[in-house]
Amino acid sequence: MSQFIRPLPESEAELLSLTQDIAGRSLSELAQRINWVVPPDLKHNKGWIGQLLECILGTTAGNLSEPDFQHLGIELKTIPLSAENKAKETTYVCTVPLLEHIGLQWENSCVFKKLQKVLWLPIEADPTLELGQRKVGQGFLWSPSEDELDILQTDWEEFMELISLGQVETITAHLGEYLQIRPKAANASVVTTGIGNNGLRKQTLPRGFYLRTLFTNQILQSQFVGY
DNA sequence: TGGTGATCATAC
DNA sequence: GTATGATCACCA
Repeated sequence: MSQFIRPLPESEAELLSLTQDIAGRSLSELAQRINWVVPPDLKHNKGWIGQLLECILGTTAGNLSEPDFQHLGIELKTIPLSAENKAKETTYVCTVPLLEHIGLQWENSCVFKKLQKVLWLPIEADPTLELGQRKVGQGFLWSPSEDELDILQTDWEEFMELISLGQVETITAHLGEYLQIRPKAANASVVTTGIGNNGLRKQTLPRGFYLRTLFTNQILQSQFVGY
């Protein structure tokens, strides 16, 4: 094969064309293009698939807090599919602001910004399939509908209210219709500064916003309805 | 058995 | 510690 040249899609159409090109290809085939070794499993390489596809499609944001395709305002998200073609895992969105969020409006939130335009890339994740044999599915661009935005906003405002009242510790992953808040850290001993129940600063576990599989499955179904 | 809480890798 | 990328693993 010829040398792999990292693409830098300049338009949405170009990105969609690249997405079309990788649909149906296996992870080992894509890894080979850029001389990456397929790990035996994801246990110690949880972000491997996401990073592989970022490199294959030519994202530019690195670990900046910006959309993966900065100039296109598009965020890339892989989504692991079970054997029944349903989302296996929740989707991480961004870190929950626990302190510097006073007066923050929904429209200025990281959740709202991240979800403006997403390139969803379904990936086979049936555990009986060897990692390298798993195939990339049909990627598609998505933006939340008005109804979806309403529910996301309601969830977000409920969470931020609790946080500003110093109730972070009472938030469990059971709360929220589309969004949920769960720990987002290397381990349970990591701390960041938040607001305690006395209104004073308090060290607490960093948390992240995640999209429930209920919601991502809804997105998948609306995309592939009648397909 | 699936969802919640916990965890893994890496760059800076 | 923060950010990026997520999946693991246990228990209700």
